[in-house]
Amino acid sequence: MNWVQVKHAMTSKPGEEITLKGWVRTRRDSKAGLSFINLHDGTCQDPIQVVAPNDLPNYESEIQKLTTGCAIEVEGQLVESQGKGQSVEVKASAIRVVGWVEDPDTYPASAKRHTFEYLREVAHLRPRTNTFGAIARVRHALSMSVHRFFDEREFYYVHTPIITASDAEGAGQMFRVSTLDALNPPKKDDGSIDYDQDFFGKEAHLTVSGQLSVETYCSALSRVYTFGPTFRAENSNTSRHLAEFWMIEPEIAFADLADDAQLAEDMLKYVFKDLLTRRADDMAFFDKRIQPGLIENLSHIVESDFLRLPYTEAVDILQKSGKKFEYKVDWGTDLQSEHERFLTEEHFKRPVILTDYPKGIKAFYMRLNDDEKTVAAMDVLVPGIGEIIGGSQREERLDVLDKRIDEMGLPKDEYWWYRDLRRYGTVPHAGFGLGFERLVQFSTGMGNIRDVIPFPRAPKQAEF
RNA sequence: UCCCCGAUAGCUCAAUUGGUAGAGCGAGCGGCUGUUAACCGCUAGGUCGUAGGUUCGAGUCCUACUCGGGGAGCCA
Repeated sequence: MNWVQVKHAMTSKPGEEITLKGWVRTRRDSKAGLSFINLHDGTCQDPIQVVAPNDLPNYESEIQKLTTGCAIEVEGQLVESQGKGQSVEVKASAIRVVGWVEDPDTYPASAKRHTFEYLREVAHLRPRTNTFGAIARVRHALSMSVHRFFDEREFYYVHTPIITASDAEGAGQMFRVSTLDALNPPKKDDGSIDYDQDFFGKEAHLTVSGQLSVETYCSALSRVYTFGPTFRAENSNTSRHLAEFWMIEPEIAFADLADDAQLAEDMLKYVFKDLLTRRADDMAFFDKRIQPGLIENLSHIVESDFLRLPYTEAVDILQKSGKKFEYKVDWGTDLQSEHERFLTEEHFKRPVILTDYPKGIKAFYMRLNDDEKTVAAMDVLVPGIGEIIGGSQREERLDVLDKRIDEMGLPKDEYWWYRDLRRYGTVPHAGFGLGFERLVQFSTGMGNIRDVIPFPRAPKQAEF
């Protein structure tokens, strides 16, 4: 690694002799006897300008044939730029072509504007564009920031399993994991497939949530989180859903819903603030090209308090709003996207944490409130995306938990180890799930979730 | 899964009431310029998503399918 990254070259002092390696973004020739090459290596938003004089030995044979996407190595001196648009540039003393673009006419990621839909079809080349380079860097920054946030608060990062033999995570359709011959599976006497003969000796699936697993570690290490891939086999075709996505799930012991909501608010503010300073270049790009006002919105969120609002009061506000909704608002039914968006985008114009939902529309593990009608659940709603976090205080009382499992007709024996946590030193605890891609979406202003993950998996979409 | 919209050159889009395809960008060549989404000229490039149907004739109308987009549901 005896060359300089573009981001470091950009901020170095003129006069230094440096070597750069990267890919050509554009080339412009000048009859003054030189060519301008914009070079990027993915380390920052802006490419660096390389000036290639025509006395280089390969000027006509190679340099004038460079097109977008070619990989080159440049030796030269960092100098103050004579032109406008950049403060420094590299006056090349040698340019070596590392890799040509074999047919520039059909190069799929040429230096022009492409639609995001098209770039999704060339997902192996789209990170070379300024938008997807920026997304990759922001994803990294947010990931590190999440880990930093929890580490600073002495949370332990727990690696929960990807494959689960429990069919009881209860958060949606699961992908089956099996080594049985799909064309000729072993059968039982009643004709059903005999999973006793499968790899794990029972049915297995890809996880839809690390929550139940991470609760076990919470009941021992007090403050934990998991951050890993999750899978939902739902036939969801929206700009907010993926079949494979990454989820951040903290779990805190000796805590209630208010503690949980505070943690969620603190975390979001922390990562937004971190992002605005660490990736100022990329955020300026998103603010200018993707969503004007983005930086101001995020800065505002960092400064403002998130509103806490019980579901029952939200229903009241919606019913009295005078706003025409496609779906009627009724206590006891879940709020529709239009309702959530009205609250966070129009009525309060800031993030809203809705709490205490009717028990009938929420999961079995959420703690029953004293009114016995609602549970200690919360959704964090943000403008533009809607629900970004879902969480709850967990039911720590075994008798109440059992009653809820029965009420919902769930298989109690499947939860034996989960129920054990309530039998052996149970404590009030709470946690939430944050969809990482939704966080990236919100942070960048990107409209479609398939554009904020390197290789999106969705119904009928698993190329690459 | 449901509703609506779309699919034409490498990319982004045109094509009047059905009369057998055009532009811009990109690419190639040339010109011009310390250029920077450069600019100017010329050239090449298309069995109009797939399969049927209506018609003398279909990019255009009809049906099915595939894929893409927006919205809804499910949720993160």
